Formats: sequence, C-alpha cells, structure tokens
Amino acid sequence: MLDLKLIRSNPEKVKEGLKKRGSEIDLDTILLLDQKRRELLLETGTLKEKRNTVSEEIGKLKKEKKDAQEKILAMKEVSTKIKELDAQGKEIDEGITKILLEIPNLPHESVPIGENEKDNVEIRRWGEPRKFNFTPLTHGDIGEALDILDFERGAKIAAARFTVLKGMGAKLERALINFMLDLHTNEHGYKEIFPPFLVNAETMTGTGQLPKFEDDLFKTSNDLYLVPTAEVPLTNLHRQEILNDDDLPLYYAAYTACFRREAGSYGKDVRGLIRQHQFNKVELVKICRPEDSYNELETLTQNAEEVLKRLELPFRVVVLCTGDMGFSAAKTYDIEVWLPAQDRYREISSCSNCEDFQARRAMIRYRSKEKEKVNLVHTLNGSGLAVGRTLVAILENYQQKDGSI
RNA sequence: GGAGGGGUGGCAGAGUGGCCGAAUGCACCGGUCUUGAAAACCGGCGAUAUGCAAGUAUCCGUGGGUUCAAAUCCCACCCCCUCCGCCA
Repeated sequence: MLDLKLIRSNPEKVKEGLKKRGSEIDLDTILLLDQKRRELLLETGTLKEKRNTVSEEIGKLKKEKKDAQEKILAMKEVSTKIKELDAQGKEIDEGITKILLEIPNLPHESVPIGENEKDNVEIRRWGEPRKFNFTPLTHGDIGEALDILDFERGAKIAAARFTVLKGMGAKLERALINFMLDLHTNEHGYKEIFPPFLVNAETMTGTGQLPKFEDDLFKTSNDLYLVPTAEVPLTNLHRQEILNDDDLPLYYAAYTACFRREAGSYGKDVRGLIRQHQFNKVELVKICRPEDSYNELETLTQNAEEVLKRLELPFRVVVLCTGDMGFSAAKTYDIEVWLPAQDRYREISSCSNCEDFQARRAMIRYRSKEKEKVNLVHTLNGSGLAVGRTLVAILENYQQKDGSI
C-alpha cells in the first residue's frame, strides 16, 4: 500500500512511478475521495466536539436535578446528523482503501525501466555451464528413468501439476530442505520458523496477495488460504505490532510447502517439476529499519546465492526491470540457475525489497530510539531456494551418460 | 462438538452509564543524589487521523445497536483459558 499522504502531496511522482511499471492507475478518484474525506472529518469533528461538551453539561444538570430536556432534544438532532456523516465517511474510507489495496508498489530509482523479462539486466554470473559430450536429458526424463519422479501418479492421485517423489528423489528433496535451513540458520543468522501452511485473509492482505490475486490462491471451505510462499506467514508474524528498535533487524527462515493455482499459466512448463501447484521452498524474510533495507537486500541475495555455490551449480543474477516486478516489490533480484536441457538460465530464487509497502498494509512498525517516533519497518523476502527447482538443477547438471546422477 | 470463565496501554491490573484515553504497580526515558552504579526522590511516558500550530476527533478483541452521553447496557462474530467428548 502506498502512503496516501504521498499520493496527495506528489501525485505526479506516484503516477510516474506507476507508469514505469506499466500500471495506469487513475489517481483522480482517490484524490477526490481524500479531499471529501478531510472535509467530512472537519465537519464531524466539530459536531462531535459540540456533542461532547453539551453532553457533559447535561450530566451536570441532571446531577443537580435541573431540567435538561431542551439540550437533550438539541443533541438528539446533532447525533442524528453525526450518524449520517459518519456513515458517509465510512463509505468514503472504504472506497479509498479499496483503491489503495490494488495499487502496486513504486519501483526504486535504481531499477531499470522496461516492459517485461527481456528488459531485465544481468548483473553477475557464477560458475561455468558444463560442456556435455552427450545430449543432456531433461530432469523429467532422468527422473522417470530412475523412478524417482512420478508425474503420472501425481496426476492420478491429485491433478496435473502434482508430482510424486519416490525413493532417492524424495530423500534428495528432504536433504535439500535440511541443507538450506541449516546453512541459513547456522551460518547466516536466520531464526528458523515452522509456520502454519494455512492463513487467514488479513494475513494474505498484509503481504499483498489479497484482494487482487485471489485467483492465484487455493482457499479452504472455512475461509483459510493455503500459503503460496512462506513470505506470507513470516512477514505477518509481526502484523499490527510495534517492535523495539533493539529487535531489528529480524531474520527469519522457514520451510513450507507452497500452493499456487497457476491460473493463466496454461501450456507453460507443463512437463516436469518447474511449475507445480504444490512445491517446497525455503524462504528468507527480513524485517529491518528503512535506512538498512537496500544493504539487507544485497546480503539476502548473497545468502540465497550461497546455496547454489555450495552445490556448485552455475547461476546468474538479474535485476528485474520495472515491468517484470511483482506487485509488492520496489526492487527485485532474480537468481537463475543453469539448466542444460533447456540450454538456459531459469529462475530459482527471487529476492525483493518491499520497502514499507507491506509494512503499511500489515501495520508493522518500530519505535526508533533516536527520534522516539513510531515508523514503518521495511520488509524483504527471498527464496533460499525453491527446492523442487534445485532438485531439477542437480539432476540436469550432474547427469551422466549412463543415466545416473 | 458441549458447558463455564475471560479479552482494558509494553506487561500486570482497577474501572458496570456522565470531568475515563482510562487509577495503581512494574518496565522504560530524563533529572537530583553518587567517584560510578543501585536504592530513594522529582518529572515524563499509547496509537491514529486532521491541522502550520494550539488544538480537536477517534481508539478499552471485532462489527452492529440503545442513549443527550458507552470501556461500562444489548446483539452477533472472533480469539484465549478451564472442564467434558472426539482425535494424529
């Protein structure tokens, strides 16, 4: 959520930022509503002040057993008017919130301007893609041949885009989860969390999945949602809290299964493990002071990269252009791992600084020591890493001519 | 699922219709004292909106309602605790 005050004081800047993302949003409506809201607030404020003082007088008169009937009647009228105006105000507030919740974050000034993934900018590479003296197979073919991936039965017992991991495949997946969590908690200073996999609508709104992206989520019959990423429960741990300055920065790491409807991705990555309705991920989340967030983004990204370095998998890091960034992000680095069978780099981690966008939605604040003031925190998140895709990378990069890994 | 109890400021905990945004204690911050610290004493100490500011308004789990006036009364919902049932 953007700061309404910023929209009010500098609508041109906001428009410009949104335009860079390819987001044409009409700010006139919200500015009009805001204007109306403030006028109304002034009016009701005055009326309520009157009601408060006169009500007090009535109380005194009654105590002295004097007649207060006239004042009561007058205030009855005032109260009716207040009720009316309050109802109007509430409607306007809801209108403003509704619009605000659907506006994406503004890109950071360092983000390259562009339309889509073609305009993302590579900033570094690590490792050399291996030269094969045979044609490398896809992870799907390898997995089926070794009987460690079972797509058919995944579809049978659930649906398309669900996969069964078997034997050494299941073991490898589990080992990767442990490896990643151990690395981040033992060496990078993150606190391990095991959160619920189902969360409520407020939580989904806090990180930006709702209301705009409801179609991407699985929802249960009692109004809980399956988490699409651990970013959601981790960031919302401190929803509606005021943190102490000393508590910051907070580093959290969690494994969760992730659930996504993948509506609208028909025909994309249909074969294999790349795009699933359910996949495993170890997620990193940071909650920090605003002045630190861009440094924290760099280290967060490096923490994620370290997983690939230790697995000796070649990768590159790209900075997403304005048009390719997610809804809540101000700046995002994608880490892309080399996949020989696809002969290209594929996303395996996405590390974002959301600045105060989520903090404002979720009301995550801290009391700064120097200024004794309450401020919004900055929130960051990054995959560290997507486990299924890591397994894919291992199978493809470490395959041998005889079909073994 | 059934029965009962309860949700008040960072925490504990008063407050059952009217100077209550809320006593008191702890914690915290500043000061006095001290070589320093502790203790003691003095003072300060919630958030949001709006406004240049003074101020004003709002907030006592959430949402409605009654009333001139609601933390306090009524209704619905949510959450927590205890007991019973069921259960990995």
